[in-house]
Amino acid sequence: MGATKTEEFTQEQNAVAALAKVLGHPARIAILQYLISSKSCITGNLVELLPLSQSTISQHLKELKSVGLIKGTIEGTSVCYCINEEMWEQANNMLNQLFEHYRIENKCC
Amino acid sequence: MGATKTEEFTQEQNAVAALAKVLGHPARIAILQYLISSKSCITGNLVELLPLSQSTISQHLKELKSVGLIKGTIEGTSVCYCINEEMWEQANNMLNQLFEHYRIENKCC
DNA sequence: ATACTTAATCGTAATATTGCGATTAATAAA
DNA sequence: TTTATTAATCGCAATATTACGATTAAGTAT
Repeated sequence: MGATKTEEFTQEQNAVAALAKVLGHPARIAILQYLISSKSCITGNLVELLPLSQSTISQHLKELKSVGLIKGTIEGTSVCYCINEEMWEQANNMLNQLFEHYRIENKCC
Repeated sequence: MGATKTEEFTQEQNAVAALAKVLGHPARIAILQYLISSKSCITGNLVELLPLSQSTISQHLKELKSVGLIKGTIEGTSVCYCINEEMWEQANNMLNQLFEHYRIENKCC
């Protein structure tokens, strides 16, 4: 036991959950906020910005990339990361869809 | 080590991450969707609906309650769960704030 | 009081995540 | 070619999560 029973849920449920899971760490939120606020793109800036080691930050970037929220372009010896616009919008929509389905008709207890 | 370095990040970053983390499991998405769609509130219905044991479902409900997304009212021998409107709205806002801060001015790579 | 529900909690096993240092791979500079 | 620089990956340890069965607690019915 111990592993999520992914196959028992719908694709949509798994997709939203996978997205939210990646957002579920403060370092990854911080990375996204930095990517949003900085005009140009980033790489090892994050190592100076965040209180985490280079390898740990690299892993977080990998996870953000795995769900498509960011993309990295090789630029010489460093990598330029940025928000992936398409997925960013799609992620926003997926979450909004979840939230907007609740409307106050459903009064209860 | 293995524990998230919560104290190194801002309250906002931790709050968004904590919320997203709870949304990061398909069973919890399924529970929320069911709570949204059903007019009346639930309890052991979930045991029949989800492919998980009673104790596991109880744990998931506990996590949803821990961030305030749902609330449970004792109703005799069973518990009536429902969406917590205030937190629901707040959660939606928190996530939207993250997403909406990105606007296409920031062209890069 | 006794038996029956219902849901929370406990204990435990399996697996996943977080984080780090060390190593590797690849480009750039000397 | 050698030496830096940069970022990914490997290997490991600590901790967290997921899931289950068994037990507990608390209310309902008999």
